[in-house]
Amino acid sequence: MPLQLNAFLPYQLRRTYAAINHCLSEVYEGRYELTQPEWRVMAIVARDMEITSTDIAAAATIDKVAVSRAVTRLEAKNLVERIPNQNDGRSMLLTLSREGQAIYDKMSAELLKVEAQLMQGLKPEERDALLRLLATLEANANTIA
Amino acid sequence: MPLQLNAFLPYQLRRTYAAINHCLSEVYEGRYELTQPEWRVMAIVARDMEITSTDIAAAATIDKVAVSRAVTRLEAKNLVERIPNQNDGRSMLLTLSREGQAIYDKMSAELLKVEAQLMQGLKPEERDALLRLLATLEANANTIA
DNA sequence: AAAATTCAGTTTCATTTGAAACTTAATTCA
DNA sequence: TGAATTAAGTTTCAAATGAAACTGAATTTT
Repeated sequence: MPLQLNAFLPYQLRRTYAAINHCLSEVYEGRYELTQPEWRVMAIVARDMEITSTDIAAAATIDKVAVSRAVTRLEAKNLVERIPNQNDGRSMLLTLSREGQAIYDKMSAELLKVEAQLMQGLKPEERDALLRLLATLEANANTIA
Repeated sequence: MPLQLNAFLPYQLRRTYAAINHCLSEVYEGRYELTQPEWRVMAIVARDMEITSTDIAAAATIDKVAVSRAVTRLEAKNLVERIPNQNDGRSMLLTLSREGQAIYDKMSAELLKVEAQLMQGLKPEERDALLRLLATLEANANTIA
């Protein structure tokens, strides 16, 4: 059977990803003047305080060059701080600054509201199923590649 | 409640999208030497023969500049053809060439196999639910933004 | 119907991106 | 321990991207 684009999962996934990202970017870019890599790095640092750039890159699936540049800019804006890593002189441990934490708290509350709007009409079990199915696909993809 | 990154839908969506795209790109890029915009343009043209660049851009959510460049390259490779549009001298109608159709048929069969691997372990009703939920999110996103 | 406006698609140019080279530090091997 | 290798993060440079200007055609306005 030929490829039916409308029923082809990667096609729908991309459409949905693009649409959702557009909504989120109005917050992190429009209101907080952060690039996508900057916001993503902040989110990882907020979750895993004292993390290295390499681990951020792995967690956020961002190129290490992009992480390096995002961290440089975030530090220039005083949103993240670099602490020397006692265990490894090559890397630094990153944390949110006080200001960075405050901004992240405000911004993430807004992003959660957007998420809630996006999921309007979904039952809690549908929401759970969606996350679970996406995680399964990701796991499958990582075993293939 | 603060943002829990692991349960935050856009985070999971992006991870899944990145992982899936990586798998697909091994086919369209690795084996067929097409860029992502090129493969996406071909997919739309294969579905909607005699379509204009503007309509491709809308259907694939690609920037019109990217469509223009993809079409130029696809034409240079003799995969798509431009037919003058009788109704509108500004635009051209695009179709797959004979060779383009043949390559698309082969490539899309391979991409369908990858999709099947990605969805290993999903029941048919889970697969349907996933597509439906993604479409709902897309629709919600488009009403918000 | 002539002028003004809008639209399709391309080109230009400034910015973003990412692969490869580089720097410095840690680890492995001899 | 000293040389060779691997790893973290940055810099460089070439390619990809996208916003704005542009070209020529269609549509709208007067």
